[in-house]
Amino acid sequence: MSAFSTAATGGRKKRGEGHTRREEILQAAKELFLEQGYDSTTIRKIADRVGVSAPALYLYFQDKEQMMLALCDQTFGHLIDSIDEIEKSVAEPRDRIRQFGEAYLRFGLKHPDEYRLIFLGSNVPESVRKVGHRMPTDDPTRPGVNGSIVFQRLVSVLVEAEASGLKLNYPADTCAELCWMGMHGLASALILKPEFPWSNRDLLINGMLDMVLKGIIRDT
Amino acid sequence: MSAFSTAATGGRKKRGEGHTRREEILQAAKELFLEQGYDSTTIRKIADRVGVSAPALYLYFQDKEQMMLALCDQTFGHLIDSIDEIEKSVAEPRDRIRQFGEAYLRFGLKHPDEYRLIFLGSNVPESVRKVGHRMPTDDPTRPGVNGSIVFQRLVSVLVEAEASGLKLNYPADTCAELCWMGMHGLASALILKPEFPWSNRDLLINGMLDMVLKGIIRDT
DNA sequence: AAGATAACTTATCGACGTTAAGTTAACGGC
DNA sequence: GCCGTTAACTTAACGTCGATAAGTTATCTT
Repeated sequence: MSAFSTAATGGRKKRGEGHTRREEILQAAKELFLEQGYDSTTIRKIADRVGVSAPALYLYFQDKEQMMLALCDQTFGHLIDSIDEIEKSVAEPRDRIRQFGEAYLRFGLKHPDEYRLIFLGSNVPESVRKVGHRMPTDDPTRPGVNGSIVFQRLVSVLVEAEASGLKLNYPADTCAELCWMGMHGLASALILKPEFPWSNRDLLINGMLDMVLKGIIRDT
Repeated sequence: MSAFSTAATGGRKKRGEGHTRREEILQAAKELFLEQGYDSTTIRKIADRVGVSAPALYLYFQDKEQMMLALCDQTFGHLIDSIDEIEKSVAEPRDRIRQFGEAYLRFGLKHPDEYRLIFLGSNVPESVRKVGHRMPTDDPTRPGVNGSIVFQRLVSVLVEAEASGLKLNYPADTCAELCWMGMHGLASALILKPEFPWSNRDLLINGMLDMVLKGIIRDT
């Protein structure tokens, strides 16, 4: 009697249904990565949870790293969704920028383990850690590019804000970089050290958002 | 004929000179960690470079992790030194804070690999990644506490600045946290992605310093 | 019924961190 | 000068890891 999981379905798949096995593997891998981290999640543990032998995973993934990359893309897809929502519903440039930062932070706080795995590199290979800030020129067909799309969106928001009359202290791309650096610093600190005696969590969040906006938007 | 290194010294140590072997191991481990990262640096590679067998390392270190922690403390010692220098030579509060941030950044850019290993967790165990932001209450006698001392110093600088009349937007500890978050965001971005088409490196550095100071120091 | 082949398993590889147990060489005391 | 003690090592081995090779089973097509 093996471990229960939403991923396990029992016996051998019928022909042409291998893709469902692939999804089961991803589900089990995600559970284990979040429960135990990257290193402790072994190929054999994933296989056990799915209910197949370890080498069976290599029918669906090139290696362990590709499983992680697939999960990263999946998770970042959710962040991109909430960004879309903001762009639709918020028009005022300042609010957009602030809510964009808030969405990024909310995403991090809502998925702390994924964020840790992706941005804080909990023992993941270098290629996985780069998913969150991949170069724009990278091949968009390979897995792990959703992370860079998020940054591109921030640049777009700032460019549009500038076009609609907002004065920035620096070029839009510089401002986007400064904004991301600040929000990432905040998110990583709160996530990595939830037990740290932070002075005041809400004060930090609003302080950082104020700091970023003050830093990139010209005083009027 | 084994690989050359500043660490290798040839034959067996005389009695009572085991501590020199310990330093050779640290030197070799540092070289290899920086050249190849944590995971790729195996016990056997370190031992080869030193010129001893792999188990010999366990005479001087409990495990691989303790080697890394010892190196972290050593490296952070250098940052603490430069902080001391600033506190001695710079009196004006604003300058002190700015130079403190600059020193942190300079440290990161000068030792990008150490910074990566310590703060960006290049596959190091969790305990090592925590060295850079360990809780103040942790046992100060165990290895890996130098990192937290740096943060304590920043708080002190801000408290003294406040005492000497500077007005802060938030309590000193909150300001210290915001400052660290910003500088860490900057450092990690520049270090982790040196090949990224950053808009302008100097602009980013000065932009972040301005942003942080504007964010924590009340307008006059 | 008979291939063809998707979906698997068993066996195995080399490398890893680490431990156990044995060996060698340098020293103080006689 | 030899001797016991013990610091400073070595060789051998264990269990686990990610990954591969080669063989097996079951489902589908014809």
